[in-house]
Amino acid sequence: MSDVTPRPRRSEATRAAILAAARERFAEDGYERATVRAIARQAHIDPSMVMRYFGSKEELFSQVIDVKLDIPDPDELAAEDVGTTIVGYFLDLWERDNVMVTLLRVGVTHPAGAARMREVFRTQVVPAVERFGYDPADAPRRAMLVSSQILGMALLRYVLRIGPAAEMSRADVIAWLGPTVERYITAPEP
Amino acid sequence: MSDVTPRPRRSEATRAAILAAARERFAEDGYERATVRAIARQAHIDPSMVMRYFGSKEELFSQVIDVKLDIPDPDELAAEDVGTTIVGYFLDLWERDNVMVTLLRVGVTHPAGAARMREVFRTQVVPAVERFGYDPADAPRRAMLVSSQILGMALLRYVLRIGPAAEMSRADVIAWLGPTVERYITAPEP
DNA sequence: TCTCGAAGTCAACGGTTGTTGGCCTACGAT
DNA sequence: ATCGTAGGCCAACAACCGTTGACTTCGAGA
Repeated sequence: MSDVTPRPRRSEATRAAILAAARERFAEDGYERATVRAIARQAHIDPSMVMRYFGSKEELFSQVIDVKLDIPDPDELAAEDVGTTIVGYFLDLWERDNVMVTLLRVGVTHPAGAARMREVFRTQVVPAVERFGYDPADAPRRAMLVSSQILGMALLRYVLRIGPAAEMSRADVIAWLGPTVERYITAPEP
Repeated sequence: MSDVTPRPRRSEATRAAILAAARERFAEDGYERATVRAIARQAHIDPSMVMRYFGSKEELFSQVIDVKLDIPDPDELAAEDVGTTIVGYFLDLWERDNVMVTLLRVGVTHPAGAARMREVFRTQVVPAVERFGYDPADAPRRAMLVSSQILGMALLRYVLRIGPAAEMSRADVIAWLGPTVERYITAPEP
């Protein structure tokens, strides 16, 4: 029976509630301490519902960290603003929701999280840097250098929340990191 | 075997064995997955011995991450080599043993680890940057900028072990990151 | 109105965790 | 040779974990 009119599917509401609760718990506590029971309690449902909707904790997690970076293309920005634009874009990405925090927090301790981080780097960051075309053959190394600066700042600012990192204004972060990122992308071999 | 020492104190051996095993398990698996049983198994002793010697898992961990950075003073290095010297020093620090890997891996997911990271930053990194004296009042911000670049590289290279980061030669890392760190320490406000 | 399947609840399973206390054993001092 | 004691092992505890299956509730189509 292929009925075009969708069933009431009132389950969609609770499914979304579970996902939202899982996102917050994974982001805040990491994989191990974000228990199925804690996620269920926050979503106001029974722990068994989590299994019913997502099969297992591992599968639920893999849906939580499904991330699309959507790094802007070089032709969408002025050539002299490469660094500052990239830094500003990533600040937005980290502040929009807690997916990146989750990815970093879990990626450091859980094998599946680490694998996902490597995959994101290989399939999204490296190709984005390649598109800039300053030195395509060396894109992996330049992508890694950019990632190291961005991830390091995000670690201090959004995960560890160390004073000076959390309090620094957005404009100052961009002003300091922009030239660094620009050099990593555009400078010839040092 | 002629024991000249007054007390055999044969417990010192197993105490050291427990500490060594704990260092490796915490560094590799993080706080939650480094179970007391796994540590005991690797040290070839009974899990109850861990409690006898260290009281609790939490206390054992706090002894594992007792870290002294010993950042070199500015008068020990040429003024024009500030950046490259600092980067080289930290590469050694991260490769000497796994204490820094442990601190980062646990600091991201466990509250006690995060607190220790903040403490190390405040009591060791900031004063070290202050000693350089380029802009003492702004030392916390400059220390944070340097830390972001060092920690980001260490994260990719020693924790996540992402290809291009792990394969890059020591000389290349220093050549790329050195100027960045130098600018964060010595440059006037951007 | 009756029926039926989906949505949700409840209690329990087996396994693992940190932690504890009782027991055994070996050895230095007497 | 004996004794006291510290080092080490064993078994068990309560708590918590992810996961499962049976039971109840409820709304929509006949």
